[in-house]
Amino acid sequence: MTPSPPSRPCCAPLLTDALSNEEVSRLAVLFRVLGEPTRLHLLRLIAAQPGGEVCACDLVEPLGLAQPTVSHHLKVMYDAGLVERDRRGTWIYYRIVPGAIALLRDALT
Amino acid sequence: MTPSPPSRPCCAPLLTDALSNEEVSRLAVLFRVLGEPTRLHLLRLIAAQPGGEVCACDLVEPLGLAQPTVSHHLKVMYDAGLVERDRRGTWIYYRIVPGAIALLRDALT
DNA sequence: CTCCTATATTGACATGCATCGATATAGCCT
DNA sequence: AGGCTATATCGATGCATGTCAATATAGGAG
Repeated sequence: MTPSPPSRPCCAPLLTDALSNEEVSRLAVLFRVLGEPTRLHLLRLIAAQPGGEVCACDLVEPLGLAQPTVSHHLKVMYDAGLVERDRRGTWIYYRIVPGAIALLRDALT
Repeated sequence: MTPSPPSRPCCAPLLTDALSNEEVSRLAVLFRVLGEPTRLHLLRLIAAQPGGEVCACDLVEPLGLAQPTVSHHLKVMYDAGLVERDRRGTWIYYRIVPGAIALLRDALT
């Protein structure tokens, strides 16, 4: 998997530079992931942890949703490259990918 | 209804501190507006104009979509407070609302 | 090996939404 | 008035997606 364009890491500023259709699509995917209140809550819960990571088991109850639903949203965020996971025994810990948020923020410059 | 459940105080840097459910929903609405490639293209087209505004008639052809489709997306962006419009005779000019993008960028800090 | 817990996946359902053609509205011009 | 252009709205259609119960998978503990 080497979809990275040679020119830039991901995306240049959205409103100023010339972006390829793939860059626009990639940005849209990331923004759409954030375009769900449930996933925004998830992101905030993960970011809120002191160590920057949180066990998936601690995400179900605060959201008030079924476990498969939470798992689904975590997968969406994982597939989008927004979070990374780390299995430690029975539990799986999620972290926000460093720079993923900054990438979006830079696109809005 | 008490909005904020401060069970997990958590770190504030990523998506700001304690947000009410309404604030999270509002952010999600804005992100979802950007979560469509067509609307991202529209935003870039509007931002690319020298005067910062563009006639709606100049947005249909570059997108390659039907006129009602473009009008629909412009309405979505307008309802979300992302763009403002200004009728000038037969034509309607769209501008990006000042600070709308910055608001989202600040939310990602 | 057998339970138990944690997480993911599947299948189904309902809702949301992007898109279009057809039509309506609005404003200019002659 | 009538005709023309620009834009919005309506109605329909097909696809994407959020949600859940049920089930599968994975790993630890006894």
